Amino acid sequence: MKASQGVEWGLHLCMLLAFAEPHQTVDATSLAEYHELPLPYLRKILQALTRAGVLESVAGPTGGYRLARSADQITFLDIFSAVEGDQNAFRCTEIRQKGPTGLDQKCYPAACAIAATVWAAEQAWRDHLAGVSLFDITDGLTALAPPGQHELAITWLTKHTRA
Amino acid sequence: MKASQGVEWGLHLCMLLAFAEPHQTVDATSLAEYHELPLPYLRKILQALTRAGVLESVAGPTGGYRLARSADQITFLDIFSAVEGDQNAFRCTEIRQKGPTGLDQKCYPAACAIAATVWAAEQAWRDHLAGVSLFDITDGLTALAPPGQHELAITWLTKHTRA
DNA sequence: GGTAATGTGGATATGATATATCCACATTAT
DNA sequence: ATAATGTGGATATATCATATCCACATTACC
Ligand code: SF4
Ligand code: SF4
Repeated sequence: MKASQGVEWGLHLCMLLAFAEPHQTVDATSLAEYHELPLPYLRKILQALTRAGVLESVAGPTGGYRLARSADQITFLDIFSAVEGDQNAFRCTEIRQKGPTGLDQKCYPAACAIAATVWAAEQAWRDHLAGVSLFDITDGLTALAPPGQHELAITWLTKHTRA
Repeated sequence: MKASQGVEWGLHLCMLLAFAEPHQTVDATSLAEYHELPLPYLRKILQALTRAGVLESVAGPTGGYRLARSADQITFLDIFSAVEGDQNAFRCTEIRQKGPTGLDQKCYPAACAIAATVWAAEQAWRDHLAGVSLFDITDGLTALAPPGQHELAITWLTKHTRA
């Protein structure tokens, strides 16, 4: 089981944008350079985040991306779902209905105990991700002493944000 | 993010074997027929479960597979890890070290807060899977009235188990 | 001891999916 | 009008899951 690479990208992108001033945007080219990511594919991730309502896009010469709402209102689950979709990792193919002991389909009104257990575990995982917001992380970073990498990020932002 | 098909197979295989008497074995061909699965690939799953110590294999004409320990000692996590491996779903490629604000590698002694958060969520998922054993499921099934599909499974087992 | 039935492991083929790229078009500041 | 940007679709490539095959080891039975 593997999460797509775009999840890491999405989390970092949103973290960076969380340090920018509200309403200011950063264009895709600058974001790609910041993380040394392939621009064409990065655009796909940005579009997915926009469609999911995590980011806002602004077209035009001074356009770019910004958070769609405040950092404390964006959870890790929001970003994960935006990039990965919200399908369950465990997909049931109903093999219990196959083979010599298979019964008619109407005998299976609900998910079995096996699937219920695995899906409950996935829910526990989602609950954990939903409990952490971008603000929780940025707040933890800025509280650290001495100043770390995020200071460099903020300095970089002053040169790549637009009104 | 998708879990491999083999997880569903592995869970069902172990569930079925949990209904068999201890020490009795079921051969791979019968297991494949029971679930209508492709025999050659099913063997791979069985071998993975054996390597992981979930199943025991017996060679020879009356050989086959059986649980390596009692059903209450085999958790869903055991089966999942056996089939999927124990790598994290979220893989960090350290993109924070890249780009204009990247620092020397020795500046990153530990995982960042982003990775720590995601991995903690995965741990919550594992904890849940580790909390459910095969016995928990079979016990729940046999307690149900009226008798369900597992009765058919037990009958089938009487014809396909070996000493 | 010979034979047949079974499991094991490696190599390999196939298919699905993630990753990456490109292009025609819509939007908007200047 | 122009240029810079984001959007969406189509497509190529790489990677991995799925599926298959074969030579060999093990063991019950004759
Ligand atoms: S019995 Fe459960 S796990 Fe198996 S195929 Fe049906 S729903 Fe899925
Ligand atoms: S900052 Fe965190 S998530 Fe990003 S690459 Fe480093 S460890 Fe991974």
